[in-house]
Amino acid sequence: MITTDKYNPHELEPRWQQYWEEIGLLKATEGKGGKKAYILVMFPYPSGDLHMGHLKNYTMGDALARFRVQQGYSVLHPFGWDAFGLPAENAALKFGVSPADWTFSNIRQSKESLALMGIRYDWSREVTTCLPEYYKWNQWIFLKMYERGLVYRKKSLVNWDPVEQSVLANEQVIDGRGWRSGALVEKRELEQWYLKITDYAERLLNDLDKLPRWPEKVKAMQRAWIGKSTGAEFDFQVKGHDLKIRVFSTRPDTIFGATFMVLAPEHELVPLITTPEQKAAVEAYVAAARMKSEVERQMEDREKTGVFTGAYAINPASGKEIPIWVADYVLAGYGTGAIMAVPGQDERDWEFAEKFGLEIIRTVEPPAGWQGKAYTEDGPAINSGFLNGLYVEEAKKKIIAWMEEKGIGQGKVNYRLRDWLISRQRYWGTPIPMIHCDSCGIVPVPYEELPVVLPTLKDVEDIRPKGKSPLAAHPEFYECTCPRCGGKARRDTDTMDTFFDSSWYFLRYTDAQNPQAPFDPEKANFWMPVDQYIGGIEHAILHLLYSRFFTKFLHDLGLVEAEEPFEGLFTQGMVMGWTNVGEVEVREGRIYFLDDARRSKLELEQGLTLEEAQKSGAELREEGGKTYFWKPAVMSKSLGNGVMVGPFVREQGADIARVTILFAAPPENEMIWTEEGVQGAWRYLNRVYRLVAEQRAELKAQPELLEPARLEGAHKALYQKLHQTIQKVTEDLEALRFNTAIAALMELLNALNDYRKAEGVTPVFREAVLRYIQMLAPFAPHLAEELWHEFYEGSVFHAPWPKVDEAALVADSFELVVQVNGKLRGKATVSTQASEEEIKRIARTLPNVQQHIAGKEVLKEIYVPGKLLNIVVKG
RNA sequence: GCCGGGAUGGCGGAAUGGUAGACGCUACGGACUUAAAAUCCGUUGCCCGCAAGGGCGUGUGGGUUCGAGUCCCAUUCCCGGCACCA
Repeated sequence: MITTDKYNPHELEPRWQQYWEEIGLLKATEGKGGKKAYILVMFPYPSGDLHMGHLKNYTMGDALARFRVQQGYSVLHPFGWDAFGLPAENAALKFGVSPADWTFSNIRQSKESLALMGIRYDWSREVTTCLPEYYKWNQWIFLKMYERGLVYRKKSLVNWDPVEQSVLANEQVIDGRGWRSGALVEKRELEQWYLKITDYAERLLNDLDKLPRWPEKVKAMQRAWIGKSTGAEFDFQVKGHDLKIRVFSTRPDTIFGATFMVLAPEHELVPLITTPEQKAAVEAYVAAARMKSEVERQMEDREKTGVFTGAYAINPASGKEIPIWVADYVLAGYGTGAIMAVPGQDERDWEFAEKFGLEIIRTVEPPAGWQGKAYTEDGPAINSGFLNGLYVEEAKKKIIAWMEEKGIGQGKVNYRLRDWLISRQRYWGTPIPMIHCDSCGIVPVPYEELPVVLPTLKDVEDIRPKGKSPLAAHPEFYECTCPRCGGKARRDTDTMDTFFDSSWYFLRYTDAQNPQAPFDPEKANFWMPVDQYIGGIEHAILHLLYSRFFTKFLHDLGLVEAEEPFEGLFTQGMVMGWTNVGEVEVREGRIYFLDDARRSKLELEQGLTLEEAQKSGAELREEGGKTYFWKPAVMSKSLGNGVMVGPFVREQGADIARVTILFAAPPENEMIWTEEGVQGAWRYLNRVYRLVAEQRAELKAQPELLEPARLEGAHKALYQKLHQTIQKVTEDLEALRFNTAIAALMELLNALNDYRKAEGVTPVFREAVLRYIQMLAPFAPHLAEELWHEFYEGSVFHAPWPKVDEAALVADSFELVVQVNGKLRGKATVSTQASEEEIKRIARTLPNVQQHIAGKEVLKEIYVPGKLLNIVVKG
């Protein structure tokens, strides 16, 4: 009910939020027949009060979900919390509260912010990963994977984050630093739990082709991460030893040019083959390599280093003796950790050979006049015995057949993807459901004993990271009996990587409260796959790859039909806010920061020129006689540039915030939150409100529009504009183009205002206003609901989405564009019935057209019906 | 270096090979007001012109086409990812 002539969001918004609660809007039910829409936003780490940066993807998801409800779909739009993880532990240590209390208090606050924005979820399906009701099923899945041979324990060099005091997966190390802590990662040799994601490498790679609604960028990143390469694996005999060195190569065809071999420093044969004379040098080199962090190895200008072992291998193709070196440009973790070096065809090997004076033999003929060093392209084989003359592909086939015949090797596919290390030496995570028994070895916890509950640690000090699992200090947790022999045994005290939790939560939503199973396959099959997943690009590899892996595994278990979890993926751009970086001083055209602490934090260089500053989007603002450096930066708690939901909604309104976010820029681009943008949203919604409020008595007095076909003139034009807009808004919403959908609505609003001024309130006006309200609903649901209730009892979301009247799109006249030689020279309004001859005649009556064709020979005329006529003249 | 994406007014950005700049913001002018805010109306790519109109214009250089922001070739720059993976 419109209660005032003034648009008053904070009066009307709570009323409708309560109403939606009462009618159970967006409560998901598995419908029969009809279409389903599973709209999912990436669940967040519960961080407390939310700012507009957090809310962009939730607003997008909510608008899409509401649109699908209006279209009559069965809609699943759930929400939950990725609640395990480090920040809760850190907060616990900082404030002395338990991780659980801190987490649940944050969840409460976040929920309030979401409700204030009118973002609705089916909360009966809420998932919170730190609850035993959820993580029990993490453990269940882990055990199923163990049964299927996808879980194993391995001792190896792992990434150790000295700040987190825990190991990390390869995916979590970026540029040699922990993805969260930013600390330089160290190498430690530890025995840890791994998931065999590599078993799924081929499927994870191939099925990317089945995802047309994923951004190309994300697919490219995953392809690169999986890193498939095809070649061969084969042996080199070590001279004077009964030992073989196995190598992987994508270019087995170049084997005749293998003039030396290189082993990774960690390679197990290094100590066995090193000669006494070289022992000291090799040991020193290996020790030094072990000390170096990933970053150091990458940083050193890639200047090749290495040391000769003193040993020789026999090249099986040429029969030559070739020296075996140790060098850290060969990585222990890839392939076999050893290579045959072919300097003639490999740039890295060339560089190494040049530096250490090793022999270089070309085995592929470079093109005439080749000035370069290693030649890596295609060409005929030379110096290669029975391969001579063959081009690369042919030579590869032949040499692999030869290797297989001789029993020294075979064709082989390698992946860069490594198995997923999931053990973490942390407290706030899912306990790994394994038992170590002195007599039986490793024994899985029986299913009926799940969950292995994470104990509540009373003393905050107990969870402080100490380099080993906090649970290892708690006998009441780890002491147990072996399920197999009944003897004394010890629980595994590590917890799971939290990415395990988020790898299947979207399946739990389909049946969130099931106490018997992770989910009911029937329910999962109704909702899966997710039709639209919305989240940040930062998860392009980690979360999205792991989720695909889990879905395939659960598919293989027969629990879900879908083999891919996310049919459509949308990566939204970030929300930026204007940020005061600090006080500056301008001297001689350069900007100097006065506050060094703040400067280093944002890594802004001193002595920036004004042009540089401007180019980077920064601004200098004067305030109280001082100059400050402002620039847009990603909204975040630490920068203090976040526009907080609570205060904003109380002062301005939720619908205004929603329209500001959705209209400011295409959703995949970053947007800058500005006061001007908010003003624009306010003005727009206010104009919509007044359009209805000021005319409400007259609008209600209008009869329903019954015969659109009989409309003429301005009435017909408005009706046509309405249906063009319905078409545009519908298409744009399907494709998540919220900005252009809103622009189309603004256009229609302008048309409505113009029409009313000229024609007054009429049945077609009433019709257009009602459809308008419906189309506004996904974006500004509170206002739309308010206006709708002026006319109807039920919710606007339960009224069927407006349908395009195709007949209305057919106009009876159009604006003919007349070009001469492709240049616009005139326009005329003509009937759609007009014949081509008539059109050509009318075009020639336009004075400006006459002027440009006068006295010239017409070569041809291009006529595009309903659009344009291009008269081509000579000269 | 390789891969992905991009370059359009003062700004965010629109444009199935067919009127470039929709929509919004900013700025300017006007109305209302004692005044301001809010609101409403108008102008707003650049150049020439009193005007009618004309010329130029989508990073740059070519090409295809009656017609190119859009397609093709080359090139520059920007953003993002990967980077000794044999």
